[in-house]
Amino acid sequence: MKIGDIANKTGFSIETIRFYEKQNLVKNVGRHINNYRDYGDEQIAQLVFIKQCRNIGLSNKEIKILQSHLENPQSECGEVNQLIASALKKIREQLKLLHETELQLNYLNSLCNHNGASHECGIMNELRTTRHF
Amino acid sequence: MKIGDIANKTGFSIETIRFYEKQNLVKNVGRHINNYRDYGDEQIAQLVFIKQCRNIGLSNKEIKILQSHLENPQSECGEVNQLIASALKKIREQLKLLHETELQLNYLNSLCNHNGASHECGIMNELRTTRHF
DNA sequence: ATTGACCCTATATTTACTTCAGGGTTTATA
DNA sequence: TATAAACCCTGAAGTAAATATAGGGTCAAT
Ligand SMILES: [Zn+2]
Ligand SMILES: [Zn+2]
Ligand SMILES: [Zn+2]
Ligand SMILES: [Zn+2]
Repeated sequence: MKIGDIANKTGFSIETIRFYEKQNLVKNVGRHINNYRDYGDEQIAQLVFIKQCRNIGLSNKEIKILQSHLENPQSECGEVNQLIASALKKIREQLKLLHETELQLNYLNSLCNHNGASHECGIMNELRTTRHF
Repeated sequence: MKIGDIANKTGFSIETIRFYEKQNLVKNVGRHINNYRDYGDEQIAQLVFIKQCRNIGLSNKEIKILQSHLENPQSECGEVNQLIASALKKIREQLKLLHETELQLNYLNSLCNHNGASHECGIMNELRTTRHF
C-alpha cells in the first residue's frame, strides 16, 4: 500500500505520516523497488492507535510510552494509569481556563457592536484598563 | 527601571520581555549608559495590555492589530469587533473539543486502577480497539 | 512523448517562547 | 581591595507538532 492510500484510509496527511515515521511513531515501514514507502496492516494499526491517543490530547512523547506498553505486554500498567490520570487533570485545568476566557471574551463582545473610532470603543477601553496589578 | 524590575512588576519573565521587544510588541525601550535596557510607564502599559490580550487567548499577531488601534485612536473599531467575535468562536470550538476529550479520558480512567500486565489493562485494550474506521 | 498524478529527500517555516554559550557590570561582603 | 553573587547583554539553537517548499524521480494514460 502506498502512502497516499494509507493517508486516505487513516485520515492523516501524507506529510504527517512521513513525519511520524521520522519520529519513530510509525515503524517497520517497507519500501517498494522504486523506493516508494510500502505500508501494511501493522502500520494501519499503529496509525489507528496514534489517532486514539491524539483524540485524548496526548503528546507524541506520551504516545511513545503507551506504544512501549503495547510492545511489552508483560509490563505493569501503572504507568498507563498515571499517564491517563494526569492527562485528565491537565484537560480539566485547560477547561477551567478556557471557561474563564470564554466569559471574558463574551463580556468584551458585548461592549461594542457598532463601527466607531477605536478610542471610543468599549472593547479597547476595557483592554486598555489596568487590572490584576 | 531595569528588566528584572519590570519583570517582577508585570509577571513576565525577563526572556519573554526581551522576546516581545524583538517581536516589536514592546516598544521604545531606552538604554542606560551601560547598555542595560531602561523601562518606564509606557512599557508597563504595553505589557499590561499584552497580558490582558493573552488572558483572552489572542495570538501575538492579533495583539499587534489591537495595538495599532491603540496607536491610531481614529481608526474604525470594526476590526476589533471582528477579532473578538472570531476569538470567541474559536474558544467555543476548543471548549467543545475539550469537553469530548474529557469525557473519553474520564471513561478510560475508569477502566483500570490496579497494577497488572499491560496486555490485560482495560485502558490499553480500549486504546488498541479500532474505532472511527 | 508528454501530461498529470504520485512519490522521494532535505530544508525551512510556523508559534511563542525557553535555553544556552560566552561574555560584561554591579553590588555585597570578607 | 578582592572576589563572588547577582544581574545584564547578544546571538544562536532548541522545543512541539506539524506544514510548506524546493528540486527532482516515477508511473499511468493519452
Ligand atoms: Zn463546560
Ligand atoms: Zn468598538
Ligand atoms: Zn499477552
Ligand atoms: Zn491497567
